Amino acid sequence: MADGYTKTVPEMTFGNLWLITKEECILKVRTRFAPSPTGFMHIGNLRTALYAYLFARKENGTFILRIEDTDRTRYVEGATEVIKNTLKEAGLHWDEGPDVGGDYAPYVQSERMAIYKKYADELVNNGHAYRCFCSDSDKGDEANFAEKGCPCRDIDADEAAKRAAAGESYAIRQKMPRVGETTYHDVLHGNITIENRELEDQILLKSDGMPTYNFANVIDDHLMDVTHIIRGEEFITSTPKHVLLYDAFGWDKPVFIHLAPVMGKNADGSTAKLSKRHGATGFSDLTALGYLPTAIVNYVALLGWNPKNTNEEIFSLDDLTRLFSLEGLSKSPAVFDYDKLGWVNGEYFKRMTDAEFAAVARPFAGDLPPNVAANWTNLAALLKTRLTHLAQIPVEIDFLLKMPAFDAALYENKRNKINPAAAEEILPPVIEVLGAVEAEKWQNDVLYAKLNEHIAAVGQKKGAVMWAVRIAVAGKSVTPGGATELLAILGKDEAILRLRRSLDSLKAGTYGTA
RNA sequence: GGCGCGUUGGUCAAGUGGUUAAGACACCGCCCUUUCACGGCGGCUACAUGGGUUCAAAUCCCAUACGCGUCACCA
Repeated sequence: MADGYTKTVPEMTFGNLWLITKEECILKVRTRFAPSPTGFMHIGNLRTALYAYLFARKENGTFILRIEDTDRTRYVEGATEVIKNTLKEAGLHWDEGPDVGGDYAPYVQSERMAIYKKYADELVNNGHAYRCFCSDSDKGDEANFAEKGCPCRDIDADEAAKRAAAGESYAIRQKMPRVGETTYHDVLHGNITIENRELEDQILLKSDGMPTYNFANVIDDHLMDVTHIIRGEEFITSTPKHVLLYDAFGWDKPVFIHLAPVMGKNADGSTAKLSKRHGATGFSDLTALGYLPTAIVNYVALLGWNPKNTNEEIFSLDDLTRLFSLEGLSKSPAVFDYDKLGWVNGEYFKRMTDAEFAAVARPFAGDLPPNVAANWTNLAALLKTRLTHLAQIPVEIDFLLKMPAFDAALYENKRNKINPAAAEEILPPVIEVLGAVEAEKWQNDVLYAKLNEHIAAVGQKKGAVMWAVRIAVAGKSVTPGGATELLAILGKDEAILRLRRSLDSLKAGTYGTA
């Protein structure tokens, strides 16, 4: 046990209430995120990591990253990098783990083989585990095997040792008690009890020498002095096995916190654990669509957790750290909602300066013609309040890159009392007025003022003129920005050209300028 | 199937025996307005069901239903 650290006593917690003892006052919280490197950072995993991170930070504790790569058959090249990069992008910096090291290194399980072997042997020696020489064919009927248990459990210890010494391949199984029950306490779910006979003699050490998750996580969590295990609910029923292991070694148990899963909504309205078929579910999928890491973290934090005493929903990582508490965790599943994510993301856009937004949005706009590129910051400012994610930009601005063909019916608008015929009257003088504006003064405020002057002079309806101009120049009914804003973005030459062509089409009755 | 966990509006959720059952997203309407959006105002919709306990239950207990998880030499 490391210095300055005292174990918690899970038995002394009731519900979500903690009885604080003197020892606990000096408890140094240590949490870990222990992903398996699959090459993909699922949003549910990110949330688990986030909660573990927040809790550690909130308690001035330590956040550990541990890579659980004990399944060789699942090894994916570069997968660890994906995990590390995601954590970095999300701002979840780990105090101990790969790259940064720490007093409990190594933090990659495949580098800790000797450790698991040693502890597995200890268990074999004290009778809490045994060698299993079964091959797949020996297991015969799976159901029967599961019911009767592994026959190796009854092999004489000396004989088993001899067979092992003779070079026979074996795995090590945990010897479960066949009677009684095992109870542990979960912060969210209270006491959870499982009959011991429900527990099978699980493999601790595979025949390739690698530990299974159920063994390695116990050994490592103990050796690394992890105080709070925050992980998914799928481990709720296997935790009694872990508890039995802690007991077999005579170790104190950490505090368990099992999180409800993140769900996705199916086409038929039902829900299922969030997976690829629900769309973008990986952190990188989301960022590729133009959701900001800060917004993703913000939204994901709220999926299964809620701060006390506030209705605010936009939180920075620092805010979350300050507000986080285990009591705010929800024990029921939460459905991932793209609408809400989009709203949160949009809130972040709105809080950025125009320049900041223009910078992050630029890569999503693709190649821009010179006239539009020159006005990018202004265009971005128009886009800022209209997006839920950056990938929407191309369709939002497509008409600026290429004037679309459009139907004259677009000039039709009842509220503004405008129709194609009226547009044909309105446009000519407008083109003249705009043509007189010097290129250097071709800016929104100037154009707006000029147009207003003209409107006042001829006594037309402002909405009608603006509508006609906007349609003539955009060829689209819904645009980011109004008439003069679009004129400004297009630049004088292109704007005038478009107005003329649209007017010509109107006159010719051909409508539209392809 | 056994065991376990869960269940407040379409979604996220507040709520810890006595409330007109918050708030947010989405949706709808109105206002603002050079379109859309932003912003402002308003509306819609919820305690899974059935039994208890209690003067009083979304809150406590028990069933039922439904959902999810787990029963691997995967994590």
